[in-house]
Amino acid sequence: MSHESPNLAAALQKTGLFSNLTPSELQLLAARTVRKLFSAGELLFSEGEPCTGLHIVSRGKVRIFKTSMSGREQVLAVEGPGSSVAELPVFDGGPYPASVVALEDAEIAFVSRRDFHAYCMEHPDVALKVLAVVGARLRRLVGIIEELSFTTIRQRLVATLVKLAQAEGKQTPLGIEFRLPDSHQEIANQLGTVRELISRNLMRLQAEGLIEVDARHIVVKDMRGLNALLEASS
Amino acid sequence: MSHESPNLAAALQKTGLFSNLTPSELQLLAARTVRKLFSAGELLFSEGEPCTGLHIVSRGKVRIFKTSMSGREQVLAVEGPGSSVAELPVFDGGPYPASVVALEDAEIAFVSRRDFHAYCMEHPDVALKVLAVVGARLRRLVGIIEELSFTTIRQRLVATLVKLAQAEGKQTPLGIEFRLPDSHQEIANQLGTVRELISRNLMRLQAEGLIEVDARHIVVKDMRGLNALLEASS
DNA sequence: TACCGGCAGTGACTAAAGTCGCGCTGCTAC
DNA sequence: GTAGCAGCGCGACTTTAGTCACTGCCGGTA
Repeated sequence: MSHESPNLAAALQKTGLFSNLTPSELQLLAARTVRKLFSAGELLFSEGEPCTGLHIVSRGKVRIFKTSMSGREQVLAVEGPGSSVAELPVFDGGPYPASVVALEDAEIAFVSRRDFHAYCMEHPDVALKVLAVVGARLRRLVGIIEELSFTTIRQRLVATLVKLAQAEGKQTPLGIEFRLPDSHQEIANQLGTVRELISRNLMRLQAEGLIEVDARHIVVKDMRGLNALLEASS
Repeated sequence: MSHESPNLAAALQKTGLFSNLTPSELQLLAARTVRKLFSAGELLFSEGEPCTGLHIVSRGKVRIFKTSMSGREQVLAVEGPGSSVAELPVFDGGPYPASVVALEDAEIAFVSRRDFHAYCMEHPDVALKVLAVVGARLRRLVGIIEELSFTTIRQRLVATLVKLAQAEGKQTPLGIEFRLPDSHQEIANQLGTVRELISRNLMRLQAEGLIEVDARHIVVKDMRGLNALLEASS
């Protein structure tokens, strides 16, 4: 699974964590990393396993999630190239708090706990960078908690539709058009619910004239109306 | 609000974050901290405000929470003496992600963002300690997400009863006895729900013969039965 | 072409969560 | 004392979430 690294240092530099290291420092770190390849659907590690080191996504996408006994999943984050995964358990010594799976074929740079630890002691600014990254992660988790505890599934769904429309929607005479990037099942996992509710709520929004649904193709007909749903009673 | 510090350095040492600093280092840090006093119910800061620095609880208890537009609250953590609050926004520069209020009269040691930042650059081991503390916090947040998304309120309530029974319950001929530490309203906030459901669920557990309720006095009559509820279908 | 597997829509139902309103208690301040 | 207030119990109801079972669509493949 591990490979020669044609340009591992360059890949590392793009990660944000290491963006302001000197080339020689990068080289040093690169020497300590192992490149791993995962195919779509393969687990990087599972919740509860002891933490062995830091993972950095250099290609592909991974999903961080928890699974319930009854088989439901709750997605905590989806990370793409340049993101690090499991920065935290590396430091507190505990097991991984969640599982991580490759969504597409992915390439991961791996640094062992011990090496990364040592590296942070020598480079306090890297430690601070890690803290900043972790800060962002914590904010996202708090955001998820807020959603789970204060909003309905309908509102969460509307929120993701609005986000998608803004991110990748195209303005047309009919409204803002875009395609759902994932299956209903996957969306349900991200919102912490089940497939059926996604289906039903989409249909309900259509019935109310706010959107138009055709399989994964969505047309937002009343953006104002959608946003109104987000304000109300949340 | 700020005071002379009879022994601020000693207080700092108890915080875990700074437990392995030398006395002179502590002295240096203590020189940079400000002591603040808050009375019960007073806000340390509110969600969304820019982050000014690190807060360390040296006496009393504080509650970290989010508020919804409709007035509901979700407690993220309750911290006692020795805990730090807002370690994270200090580093990523963003605003506070949640509000913090003093539950009892409390004494807080405050270090400004800039000072703490500088201190971490000079003492990489402190930065790593911060990471470990933050790791624990992140685990708790993930735990909350897991609860919110996979369990019913009934199960969450049973879980807290079991925890309380183990922590401060007394074995008597009738069962394990203890007192609820908070009002129903506060318990509801911690579980992310409303007062009535706490009341109802307690009554229901009583009706099922698992516990005996008399105001805040609880007697667990069937611990085995309670634990069974936690296993099932979560 | 026929079959199969993944995905989506839907009806019927149950259970859980949340809302509203009211009444009771016990405490504390005046 | 008693007026006021916070905490709690509870009934009646609505809304939201989740479950189960089934149907249909489409694309790949034997």
